[in-house]
Amino acid sequence: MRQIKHPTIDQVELTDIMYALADPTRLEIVALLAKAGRKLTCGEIDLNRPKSSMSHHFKILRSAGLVETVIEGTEHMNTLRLEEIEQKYPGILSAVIKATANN
Amino acid sequence: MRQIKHPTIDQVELTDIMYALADPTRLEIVALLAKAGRKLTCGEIDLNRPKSSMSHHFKILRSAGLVETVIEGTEHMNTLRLEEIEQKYPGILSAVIKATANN
DNA sequence: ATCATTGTTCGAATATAATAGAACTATAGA
DNA sequence: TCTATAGTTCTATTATATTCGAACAATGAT
Repeated sequence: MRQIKHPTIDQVELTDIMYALADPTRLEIVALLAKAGRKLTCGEIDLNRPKSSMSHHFKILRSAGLVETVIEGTEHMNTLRLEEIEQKYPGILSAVIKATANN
Repeated sequence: MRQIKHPTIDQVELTDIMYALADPTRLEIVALLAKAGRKLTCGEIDLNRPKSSMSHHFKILRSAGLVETVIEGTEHMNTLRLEEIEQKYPGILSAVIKATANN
């Protein structure tokens, strides 16, 4: 059961996080993951875009260190790496999530 | 004495802020402005890049609503719009500044 | 008036990113 | 084994950003 590679938290750069969150689609993915508070499959995050586009955005979220994806069967379960990011960059991600909630 | 136009705070979009902060040069400008805690001219923010490049980055910071530029004589005085941004998006900018300070 | 200073704007080159269809991979189930 | 499902990867297209030299504009000083 091959798993996807993620950056370790010390490899996560602030500008990568900012970049990942600068796209409306990705910001929405992050908001949905935060709101759900549980593992979500890519399919559950339906933003009306083709699979390949969504996959692209997930890849960027992963490489920025924001999202962790674990393969379970045919599904890819995604979670926010909230605690880790908060530890390294306190307040940023939680504030962004709060900002997206008020919409 | 013509002044530069800025977005009003209600026109400031979260993704614009994220986008503006995703560039290392711009992040550094923001960090320097925050550290200085006073109006800085573009010239005082010397990041070893040509004027036109810096001007480009300032333009994006302005249009994102992060920086306010007031013309005084031949100089353009820049400040962070920290209080306004904090009011609209609490915690984000201050957390980013804190993150840049630990480097 | 001329000149120096500060920064913007223009323009063109280069680089990076977004989008999405099609082919592919991996697993699960019949 | 064949088929369906979930996502990824490949590839090409199009759109957006970055960079920076050169020309320009506005002010202040001589």
